[in-house]
Amino acid sequence: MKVKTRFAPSPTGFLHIGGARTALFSWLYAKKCGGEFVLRIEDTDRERSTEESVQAILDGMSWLKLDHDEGPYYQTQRFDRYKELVQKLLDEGKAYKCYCSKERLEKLREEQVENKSDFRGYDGCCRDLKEAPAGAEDYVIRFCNPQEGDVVFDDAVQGNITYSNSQLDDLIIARADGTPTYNFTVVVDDMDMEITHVIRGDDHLNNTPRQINMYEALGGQTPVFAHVPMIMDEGGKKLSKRTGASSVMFYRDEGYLSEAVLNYLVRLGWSHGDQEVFTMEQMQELFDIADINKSSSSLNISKLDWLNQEYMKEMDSEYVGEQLKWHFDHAGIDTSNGPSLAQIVESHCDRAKTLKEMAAASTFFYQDFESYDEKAAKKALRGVALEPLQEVKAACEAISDWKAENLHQMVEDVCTKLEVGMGKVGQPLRVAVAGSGASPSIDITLEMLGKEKTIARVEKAIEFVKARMET
RNA sequence: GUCCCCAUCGUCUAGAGGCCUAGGACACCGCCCUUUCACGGCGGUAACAGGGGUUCGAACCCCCUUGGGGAUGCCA
Repeated sequence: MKVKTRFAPSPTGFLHIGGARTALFSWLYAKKCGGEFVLRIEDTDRERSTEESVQAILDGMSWLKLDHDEGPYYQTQRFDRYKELVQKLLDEGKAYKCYCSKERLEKLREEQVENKSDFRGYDGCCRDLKEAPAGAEDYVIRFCNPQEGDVVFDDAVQGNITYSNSQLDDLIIARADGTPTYNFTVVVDDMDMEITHVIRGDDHLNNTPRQINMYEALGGQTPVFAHVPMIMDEGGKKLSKRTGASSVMFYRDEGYLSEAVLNYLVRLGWSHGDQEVFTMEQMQELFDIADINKSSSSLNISKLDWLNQEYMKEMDSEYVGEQLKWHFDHAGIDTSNGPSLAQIVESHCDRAKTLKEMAAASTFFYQDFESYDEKAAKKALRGVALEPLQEVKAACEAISDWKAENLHQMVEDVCTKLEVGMGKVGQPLRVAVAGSGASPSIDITLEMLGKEKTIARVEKAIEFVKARMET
């Protein structure tokens, strides 16, 4: 049978980093098996589902390049199908109408807590009702969960799991307004869409026995279940929607390459020996559900930083440059006049962990800066720098072929002429053109900046030094 | 309360009874390289949650404790 996996988020917020990982696992497994990956939007809760969230999820998936072979399906467009199957269960006596009021249910819950009852859930009050009680109008539909025996299943990640049916109550499959609920719709959809492997967060582990009972009631075959552990924040606590790092888009905004994020995520809860860096091809080939860890893992941004830099160094600089442009554009910086983005990537990939940092560190190529980095100016743009800067300016004006090797020679010549070391010339020059003490090697920096801007900035620095000497 | 799941360096993990005086990676700390910032190279600190079993032998198997997570919704 053809392997088919799915990612089925509910559109109640952005694409969560944990969701992204289960999506990645599902996607990888489908690819590995030559199967298909389905995207399904679980929007049965109309109160909380929003159009913006659907878009946010779609955007997140496309940023990660996790493309789907089928879908996106929307559960709100499949209500007829759910109704049909609810009716079928009703007809077969596998589901029933429950007229209990919310108040009664609330009271029941309170009593169970008070009595420290071992069982918490619906008491089956309406299960054997022959007809509607007098005066009762609203009703929900509940599934007749088997009352005896155990549900045993072999989870591909968690291993053998056993639940006692006595612990499971008759869950609601259709609300008073007739709309179906999650636990029912997943089963119907996974059956209809012929999903063979359900890879999802282990917060769904508890739903699985109920769902298996419904598969049986509907005459469907259960898929393989693989419940992957949750992802915790850096402190080992549950990721809240409020922590920025829980949204996939946070990573794009902070300057991570989607490839690095994927590589980071695949190693969270999964491993292949000691290997840390994987190409997409390797991931697809090597990934296996059997190698997923059972325990939850915490986010570690500094490891992502490292991976991101590895990717910035290894990937095609034209490509990385395109991603870098997004950050310049985002910051409102025009990069049309100055070095190519690929040049920036090549000269800065050793100096930045993220694209955002890279953009910040190379903005001076495209924009004049207002002021110098205070510390760097204090150290490098002192009176002793005046003569070297003046010499450099004169030497620059005399260069006709503005190439790194000539510029390197020029700096050396100035050093020789003034009988000083590299630091005495190079560093003031660097601060003069870059505005700070950090940049690629000085010859490359000058070449990329261009003759005109270099001379203008050296002049400006000379004025700065003079002004400073007067005070 | 009850049910289910989990437990190796700070973090991600290797480890499927002897190969483990527990390996790798990130981070951290040294040293080297270096005209800046970095990169790079070399080295170092650092873990089997605790207690009982089983076994000739346990990080690996079993039980208990502790700690974490999840469920117990007319949310998904």
